[in-house]
Amino acid sequence: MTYAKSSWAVLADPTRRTIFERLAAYPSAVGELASDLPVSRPAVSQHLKVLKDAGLVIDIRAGKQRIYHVDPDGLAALRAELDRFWNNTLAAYKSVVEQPPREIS
Amino acid sequence: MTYAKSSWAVLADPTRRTIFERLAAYPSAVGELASDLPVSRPAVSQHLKVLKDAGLVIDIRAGKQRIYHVDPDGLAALRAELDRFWNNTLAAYKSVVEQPPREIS
DNA sequence: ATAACGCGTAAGGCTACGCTTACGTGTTAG
DNA sequence: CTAACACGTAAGCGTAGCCTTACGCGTTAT
Repeated sequence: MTYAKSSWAVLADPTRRTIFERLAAYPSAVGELASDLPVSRPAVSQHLKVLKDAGLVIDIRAGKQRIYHVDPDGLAALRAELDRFWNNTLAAYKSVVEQPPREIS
Repeated sequence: MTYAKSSWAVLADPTRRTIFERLAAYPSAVGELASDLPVSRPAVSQHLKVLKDAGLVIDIRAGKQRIYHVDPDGLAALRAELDRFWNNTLAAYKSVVEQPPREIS
């Protein structure tokens, strides 16, 4: 069993990454997402399952539909993970990576 | 043909990510890396090839050895890619992701 | 020249992954 | 009650990914 894959692995797939970015923009139903993607609806469902297992999204029933939202906690965890990686990577690299991180909110 | 895979895909593999973080800490030869990892030396070579193709590392011959370094340009590009993703994702998400980004250097 | 070292690469195997089609379930509409 | 809708999930397939072993090439040492 694939137990708890890393954020990197979850977002490695382009389709899944697109879905996630889109959900961040505005919550959507499955079919709605699928209609704008080059894959079938079940494929989208499967991607959503991976994202959900990773704690990145939440689903809320709305009648027949199922609206998927980005999970704020998961988003924060992702941020923490990226920060950790970035800090570790740049630990001994006080060099010319100018770009100061942008403001968040 | 695997043409130009994303930074996410490149860093999705744990072993490869470890190698990259370690090279950021200090440049190393292939065998040196392999001796600290649970995989064979050829496996490390293959990971390094992926990292090199992604522009994340550079190799410099030093006698019999081949020292791998992190490519500063690639590092900056990675930073840009992560920033882009993060900005896109948080575009319509001015919410409670408190954690202000840490300082870099 | 010969041997030993460090490495890249080819070949093959195994598993994980992403996709499709088919089907089952819960919900709203008529 | 029945039909239609939106969705999840199982089953199966093809491919990509990561690993190993085997081999070949350039470099340094004897």
